[in-house]
Amino acid sequence: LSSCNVLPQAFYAQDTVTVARALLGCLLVHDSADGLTSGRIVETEAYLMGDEAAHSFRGPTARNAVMFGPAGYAYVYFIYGVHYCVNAVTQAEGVAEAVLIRALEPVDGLAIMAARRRTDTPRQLCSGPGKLSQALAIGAAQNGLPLFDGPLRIEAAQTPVHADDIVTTTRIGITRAAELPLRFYLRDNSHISKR
DNA sequence: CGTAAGATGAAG
DNA sequence: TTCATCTTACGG
Repeated sequence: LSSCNVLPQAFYAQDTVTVARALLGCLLVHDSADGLTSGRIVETEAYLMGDEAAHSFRGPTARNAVMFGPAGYAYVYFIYGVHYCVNAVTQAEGVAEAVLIRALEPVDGLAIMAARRRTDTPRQLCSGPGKLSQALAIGAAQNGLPLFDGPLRIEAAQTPVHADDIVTTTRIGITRAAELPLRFYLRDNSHISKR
């Protein structure tokens, strides 16, 4: 049964860079009314306390409230008037850090994803934070959902990812704290987002 | 209130 | 390179 592979809440309550790296290879699943879609996480970014690029940098607001809560919940936000992006909240309650899930390698429900994304090209389905949210139907209704239980969840990697296969770079699309090495992706994977 | 910028994507 | 599209956050 796949649900016995779900990562426990305690997994998220640790160092955010550790979680960002450990999420690579894991499966993001959304069991929605339209059917089940999932993909292997191949790219992540860490957003930390004291990090000017983090939504939590200027303190709690209505939008970023989930980031200040306990670990293991989905922080979903709307950006550029068009797209949603999904994060996993990490660390202890009050420590507003999170991991942005930036790209997936599609695994289950490719036909559903193709219909939602209006393209059949596998590489176009989940190769970016806005794309994968659309492909898995993750939106405002999913903000605050637990990732360790329920329809939106993350399951452990089928095969372990070796540290040598993780590439570290600077984050994409930010202007402040742009020099920090907080983006992680699986080497040579064809589903990575582009700059 | 007014408004500028934003953890993006697609088209030209 | 430009634009779609709109919420949030911050200043007046």
